[in-house]
Amino acid sequence: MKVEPSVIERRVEHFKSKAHEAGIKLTHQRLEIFREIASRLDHPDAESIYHSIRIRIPGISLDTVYRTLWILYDLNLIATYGQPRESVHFDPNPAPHHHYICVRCGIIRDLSTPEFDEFAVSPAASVFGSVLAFRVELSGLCEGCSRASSAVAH
Amino acid sequence: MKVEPSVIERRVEHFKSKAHEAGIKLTHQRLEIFREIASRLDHPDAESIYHSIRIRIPGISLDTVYRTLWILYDLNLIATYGQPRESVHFDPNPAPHHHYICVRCGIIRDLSTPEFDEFAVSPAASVFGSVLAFRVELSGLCEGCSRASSAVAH
DNA sequence: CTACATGCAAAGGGTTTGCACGACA
DNA sequence: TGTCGTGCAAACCCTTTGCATGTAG
Repeated sequence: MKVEPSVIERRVEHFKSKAHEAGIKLTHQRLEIFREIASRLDHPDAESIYHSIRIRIPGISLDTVYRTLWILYDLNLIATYGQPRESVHFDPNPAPHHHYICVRCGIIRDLSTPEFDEFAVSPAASVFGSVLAFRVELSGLCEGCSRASSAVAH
Repeated sequence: MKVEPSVIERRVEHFKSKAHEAGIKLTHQRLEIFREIASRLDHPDAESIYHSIRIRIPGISLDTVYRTLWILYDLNLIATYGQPRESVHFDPNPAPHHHYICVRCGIIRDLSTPEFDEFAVSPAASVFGSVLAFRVELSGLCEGCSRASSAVAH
């Protein structure tokens, strides 16, 4: 299972036009970093991309990889899985459950919604392997932050 | 919305018996750290707990908070939200979608399961505020790792 | 009394930044 | 040619660890 070369090239062309639009220079490094992530089905971290790129551009530095990935993120060409520099949060409840997170204040609250659990056995899920756990994470503006916003609006 | 004092005390007693069982010493610091996390509905990080505890135990150090939290985790008294020291993973697909993660090798793959979309309109979800986005994360043993395990078994 | 827990400070690992040099447009 | 990007090294932040002292059992 690999990404089709034609798909990769289409993505690269998309990057080129987006970069042009944004006034971002198309350096050799940026093109290779984009080509690398566009051709992968896993979700690599910066270090993994760095090692792959080094084969083609031996002198490249890790910080250029980071800088480029955040540029691609800002251009909405890639997404992130996991937040940068986030500390571990501890949950008083050790039983499996789901969460609600406020996009503004970051508060995390427990969600007890048993109806989610029936989706754990979804056949689509087992494409890649066995399913041992299942987490749903909802995000939005919490009531407190929502009130704060509307107060400002007055 | 707060945790009932009786619930907190029941949890503290549970901790005491678990600690005794495990041969873990019940220090003042450990009891206060446990009481703090047991009485909270949010999911604090170590620093947040540290600041609350310092009011009661001014001389406590942050590393004791960390060490205690991981002990509580090992005793299955608390859980974590987010993994410790995990690096950011970059996702070539910027559109909202879901993920499958292998618990052994850590590979992350995209899941396209439209049936998950009804979670967004679940009434249980809006208890805390508006729902703007949601993520489903399935985890298990991927096919590759599963094959590797059964090979060892022969 | 003795093993284990604590506090301190320093190290670790992933990520970011300041600066001078280098290269795209 | 001028501005922006790169590589290098050092800084940063959260977290962990080594070590001497303190304390629960």
